[in-house]
Amino acid sequence: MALTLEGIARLAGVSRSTVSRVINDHPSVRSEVREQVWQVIHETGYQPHAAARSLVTRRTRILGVVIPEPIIKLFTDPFFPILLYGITETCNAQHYHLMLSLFHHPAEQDDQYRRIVGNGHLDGVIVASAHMDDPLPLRLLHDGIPFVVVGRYPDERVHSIDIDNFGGSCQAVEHLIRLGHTEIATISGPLTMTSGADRLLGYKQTLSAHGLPLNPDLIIEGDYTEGSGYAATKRLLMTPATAIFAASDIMAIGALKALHEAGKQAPRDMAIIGFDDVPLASSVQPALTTVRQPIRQLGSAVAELLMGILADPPEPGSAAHKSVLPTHLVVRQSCGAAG
Amino acid sequence: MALTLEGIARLAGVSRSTVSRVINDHPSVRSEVREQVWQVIHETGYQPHAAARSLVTRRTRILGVVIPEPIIKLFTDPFFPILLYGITETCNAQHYHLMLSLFHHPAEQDDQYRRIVGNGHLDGVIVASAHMDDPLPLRLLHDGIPFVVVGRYPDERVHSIDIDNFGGSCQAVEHLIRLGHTEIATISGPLTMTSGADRLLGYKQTLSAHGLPLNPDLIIEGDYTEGSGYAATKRLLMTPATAIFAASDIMAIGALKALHEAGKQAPRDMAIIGFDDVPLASSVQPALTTVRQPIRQLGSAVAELLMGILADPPEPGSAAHKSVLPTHLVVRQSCGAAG
DNA sequence: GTAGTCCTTGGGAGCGCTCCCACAAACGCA
DNA sequence: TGCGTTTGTGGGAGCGCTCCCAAGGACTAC
Repeated sequence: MALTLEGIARLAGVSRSTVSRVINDHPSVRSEVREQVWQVIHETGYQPHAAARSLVTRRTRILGVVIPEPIIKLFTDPFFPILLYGITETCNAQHYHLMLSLFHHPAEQDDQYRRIVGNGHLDGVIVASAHMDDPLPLRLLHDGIPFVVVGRYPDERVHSIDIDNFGGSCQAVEHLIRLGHTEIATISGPLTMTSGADRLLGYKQTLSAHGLPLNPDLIIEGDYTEGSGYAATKRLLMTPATAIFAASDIMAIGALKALHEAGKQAPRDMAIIGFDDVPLASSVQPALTTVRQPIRQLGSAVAELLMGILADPPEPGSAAHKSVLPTHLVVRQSCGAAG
Repeated sequence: MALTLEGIARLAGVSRSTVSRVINDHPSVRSEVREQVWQVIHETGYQPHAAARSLVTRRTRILGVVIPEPIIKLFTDPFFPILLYGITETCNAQHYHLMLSLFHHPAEQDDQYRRIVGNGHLDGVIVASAHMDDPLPLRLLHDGIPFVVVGRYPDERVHSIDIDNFGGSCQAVEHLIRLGHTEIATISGPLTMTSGADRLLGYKQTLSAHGLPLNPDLIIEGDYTEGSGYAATKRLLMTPATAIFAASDIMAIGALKALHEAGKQAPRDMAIIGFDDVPLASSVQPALTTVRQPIRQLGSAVAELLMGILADPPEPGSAAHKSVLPTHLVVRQSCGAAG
């Protein structure tokens, strides 16, 4: 491991510069020399020292993934693991490394931000946030650190990729309407999160588009946890609702439980549709109709976008990349349309 | 951001060396000078350049977490997210950073290993493996990289921390025996994983210790997935078993489903005990009796151990650290002892 | 045969930091 | 007062790499 460029150069009978050129794929090296040098590199297992290299190139090939504190509660939700899976997959392929930062305590956040971002460790950052008022993107913008947001962020300078929360919930609610329901309730996600707000908007607009009234009693804000789905459903059982669109599968599972306890069952007494298509969704009783979102692709796309920005920085004034990945309805038993 | 030591030195009216001493807490600096320098550092928001620093110190304050490929399938299991949570928490507190490596394809593994470990990016590695025959620890040992294994590894030179899989399953099986069961089945985890093997061993030894025979028909190997729990239970329903010890909650949930489909229910027709105490365990119907394992503490402990080794390397010949964190039984409805 | 060109190679400088040695000033002791 | 010792500070060297400039050789064109 104590091997340096100079050592390889000596072994190959060339100069330090030539070895450097070979490693960095510089064209002006004779092909015999190039092969000769590669051979020595392979034989010795030489790897350039990352710190020395990035001291001069100002690049580390490390991306940061920052998951802010409010979201961490949801970490047992499969969303983040799958997202990370997609991100690492793409990073590996392009020989980038990944630094994971979970912001635990808001009080430490400032200090942590500086440690992570200020010392040149990272080439760019993936912000896995979905809070509209997250201050992190603005700070990164101010510091000139390339970054990409997972989700939607209401600032035109911010690059982001989201899944189609709005479209997905439109599909879900439309499906319920098509099945003849008119009293359709929703258990929303937290409205401070863009996904929560967007899924609720899809619900509202679809009802309106079909001339159905919005009944405030049928709209209950949850927080993506099973408990909140359970509690909301207890209340909804006292309304005329015949169908529930839950903004997450986990909440839908809570709804199923409340139904069960009340001696009722889906879809006979209440149609249920969830959102996410977590692995569990297909194996609960009854299997959950839900909106599938391409989480892994989202991770890949976000990593790809960031690496693209690093490789070829967009012009200062140009518009930020904003895109949306499609979602689609997966019909199973809980809505009453299948087998 | 273009601020360097030299710049701070000029602003504070001292030399580069003095600023370096202040930052590194070297004692021989007059306290007035020290304060003066700190003030300039705070005002300017200066951060030492990580690459320059680690070029000379040969330290990066980055730990790697490596999750090998075979385990990735289980990534949606809350185990890894919670483990990562514990690890990051402890790393943050000690100003270490975390680099996450998921080994996706076995074919790339070799290449990936070199890229991650060979270039001096990492001070140490946490191997989140539980496979007995994982080659990674041996390779790290050979390359002299400090590392710690999460789980148990059958090599005396390898530092590791595990949770008490054996003791936990002893408790579970003993509980079933105490409730009067004599025909106790088990759905084990994969036997190539230490956790799978150890949990099965606890089952076997506890039965033997109580003079109960081992019936091979009552032992079915699963793979920690819900599907395998479901399939195993279908088979167990055709045996005299009156109780099932499932080596994971997810498999226990699969067992519950199979029971339900057969028109039976726990604990009346079959007592069920799981392992892990995942969040879902308390909210399924009936709530799952299970063995709780301190995953987050496991993460913290592992990070702590590795950082300790880095700060104060053990003598070459000294024994490796091997420890086990306690597990304990959480009694709920599914075993028939509560409510 | 000489000048101009391109191609390939070598070596100096320098990235921002830490470590070490040297030196000045302040102090203690005979 | 003179010596040695301690304390605090400054600056050179060098970590391993990339970048740039210069120089040698081969080649073409006049």
